[in-house]
Amino acid sequence: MNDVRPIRAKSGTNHEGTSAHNRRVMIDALRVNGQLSRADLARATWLTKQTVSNIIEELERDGLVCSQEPVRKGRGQPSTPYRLVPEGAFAIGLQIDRHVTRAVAVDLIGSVLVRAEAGLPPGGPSTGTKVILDLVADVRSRLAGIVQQSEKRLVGLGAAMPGPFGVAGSGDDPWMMEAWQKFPLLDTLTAGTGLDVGLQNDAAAAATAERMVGAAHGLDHAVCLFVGYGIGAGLILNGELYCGANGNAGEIGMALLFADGKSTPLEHRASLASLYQHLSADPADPGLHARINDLASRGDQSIETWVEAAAADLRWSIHLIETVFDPETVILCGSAPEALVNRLIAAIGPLLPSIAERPGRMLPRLQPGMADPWSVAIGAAAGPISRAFDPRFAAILKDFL
Amino acid sequence: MNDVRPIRAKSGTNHEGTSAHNRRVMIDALRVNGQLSRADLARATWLTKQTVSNIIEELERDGLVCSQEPVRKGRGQPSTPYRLVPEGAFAIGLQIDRHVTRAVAVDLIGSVLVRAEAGLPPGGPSTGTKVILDLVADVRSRLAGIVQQSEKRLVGLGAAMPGPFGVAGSGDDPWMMEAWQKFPLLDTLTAGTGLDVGLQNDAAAAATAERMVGAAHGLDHAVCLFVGYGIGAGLILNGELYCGANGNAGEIGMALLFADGKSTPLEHRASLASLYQHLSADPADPGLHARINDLASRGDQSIETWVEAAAADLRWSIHLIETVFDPETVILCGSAPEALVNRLIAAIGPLLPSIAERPGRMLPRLQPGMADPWSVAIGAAAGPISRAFDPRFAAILKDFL
DNA sequence: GTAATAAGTCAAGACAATTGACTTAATAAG
DNA sequence: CTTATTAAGTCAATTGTCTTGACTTATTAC
Repeated sequence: MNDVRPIRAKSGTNHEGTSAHNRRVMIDALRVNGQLSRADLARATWLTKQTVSNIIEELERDGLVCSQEPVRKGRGQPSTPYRLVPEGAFAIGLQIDRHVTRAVAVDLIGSVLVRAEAGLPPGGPSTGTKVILDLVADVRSRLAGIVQQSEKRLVGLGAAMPGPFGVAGSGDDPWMMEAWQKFPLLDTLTAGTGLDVGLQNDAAAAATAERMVGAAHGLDHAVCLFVGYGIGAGLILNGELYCGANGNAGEIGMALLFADGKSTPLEHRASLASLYQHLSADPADPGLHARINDLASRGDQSIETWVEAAAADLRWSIHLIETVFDPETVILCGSAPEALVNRLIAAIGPLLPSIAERPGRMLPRLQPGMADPWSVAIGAAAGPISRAFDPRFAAILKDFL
Repeated sequence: MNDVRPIRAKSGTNHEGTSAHNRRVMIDALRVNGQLSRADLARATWLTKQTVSNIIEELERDGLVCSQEPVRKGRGQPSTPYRLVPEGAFAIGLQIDRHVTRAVAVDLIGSVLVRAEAGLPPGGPSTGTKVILDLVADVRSRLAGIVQQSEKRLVGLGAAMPGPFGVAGSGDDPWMMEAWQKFPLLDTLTAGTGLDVGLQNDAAAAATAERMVGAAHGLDHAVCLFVGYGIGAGLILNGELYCGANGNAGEIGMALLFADGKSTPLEHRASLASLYQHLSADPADPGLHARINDLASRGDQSIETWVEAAAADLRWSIHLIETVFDPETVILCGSAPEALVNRLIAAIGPLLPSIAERPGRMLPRLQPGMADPWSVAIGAAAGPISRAFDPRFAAILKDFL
């Protein structure tokens, strides 16, 4: 008699959802356009002048926006432009990588205020958790020393680490990433910091960073091909990060390529891991990054061999991404040394023909992303900020949070 | 002095957006769950009983929902379940294929009420437009003869044809599809029918159909791998059809495969077009569909050869889809004869290992979709219905329509 | 100097969800 | 059989947020 099957339905919304959405739309418009007057905002958002005025007033009270000097532009009363206040909100970003962890404090417009780094001891979560929590606490206290009311304006902690999540592991894992992937990191960080914690994979974090301050700024459809120790794609679809049903969308490094009669994951052919193997280098070596940068800029032959092979695979990956996602642009980013990235981009071109070749294109098909080893940590921090301030469907719903 | 760069911003929302969203949420909940009482709806949507009552009353007045017999379930006043009224809304779906065009009239729950088919004469749009408009007019008048107020309840016309759109063509195109793809079909259909017209590629239409009445019913993350004359993927992401920046997302048939030292699009290896070529058959032959079905069910050797090769490519495609989209399930659909689809599905298994292999999976990784040659036309009709009644971010915004 | 134009405010109004008390109708318990 | 309990659903008043239209202010064009 009683129905066991649970009812599946989407959440409704109400006035608060409306208001929250409109606030986010204002913030987004200011982020993308730099500065706008109330009248500009009203025209751009289809809201009335009065509504915009009310919301801007509220945002100003909350310390998220501030006015600039009025500007005269032709007839009529001069307009007062508004812009985002960087110190209106902060977030902490945390990158957990194989042998290192990094934490940053980032403000509303994506500027990095504090950086901290620590080596991750072998042993995975059992020994690493303390290192991480200490690092976060360090960043947090240093932030408090730099800006006013940092704790009150801290919207959350974003963590980023290599994916995939929740999948049966492969077994060969010298860096304990599998242990980290299975570890209840979210709960541990929430309990250890008292903050609102989010988790994404490193490619997604890189994409979030590119959208906030990089090449994907203001774009609604962009894919970041992330070449790091592994390979992944961070997907910006319809203006939001897309994570798939289980948070693993974009794990393109696990795509199998068939060549010479055997199948190999892309990740084993074109990632930094494959380069390290090619060079018989130790990934834990702290000087490796600089050495590879040096070799790449000198056009070293052993690097070149790898670059040629990797570029072919990446060229194909970009073609595939264009074909299945139809983005406005593809952004090549990662934790590789800058000289290597430049060599790779040069070697990748010309791109394979694809549906991205269309008349009237405005953006390049392929663009370089941030060449900053900290970009994943920055993107991790951008996660909570985006969640708190960007317009998104989920944020209008009553079941949001 | 004057700013040439246009202001980019997302649209705000207001009460109407809220109300429209909540109406859509109700309809969606009833579609997914079959029937629900007002109290059920209130719990599932996080809205109050009163709000749900008001909206349901309005939907009932509009003829979109109706009440069922009250049911007693334990203590308390019996609940009155509501369900969707199929004849509450209709849409016309139009499939434009290489040598045939089909039109259907579909109701709110996806039932087909009228079907019509016509051959497309050679010559592309210049001669085909009249055939198509006549076909639509025929379906429309027959619909008017079957149900009351069909014109008033007609929400739009959806068209589906092979993609991609807006891309420089390949040249070798015996079926004039390139001419169709460049033709201003939307304007022509709007002018010729006076209806609200939408356009999508055939894979997207198939996915829309699967979501309304097929294997993707109620799923928010599903990919339909469509094997027809070409190959494409219809993407259901976050509960909505994803089209990409230019409406070409999912055109996986154009993905290049590298084998034997040369690159070939997937479409040239595993589509029906490749089968026709393999069999030296004429695609315009009206008896071909039945003949292939017959051959496939008898295990004919020439078919088997193709099936084995195609299955290998499709197995890889499914693996790739799982890897980049992380869907809840992949649905294999298309316009292939049923016996061939069954042979293909059998030959595809077992699937390649991927991130889709996770503990606690509920749905099969691969499911067969509708084996109906009309499914693309049905999906085309499902487009306008989805646009009018499904919850979606765009529908709350002031710039919707 | 005056008209035109544009930014922005004020106060009243409209719309849609919320709230809390109430009614209705069933089962469970004594 | 009577009464308490539970759940569905309604009523009327309230609240929150956007909209409307008139108004004020500040500037340029003629």
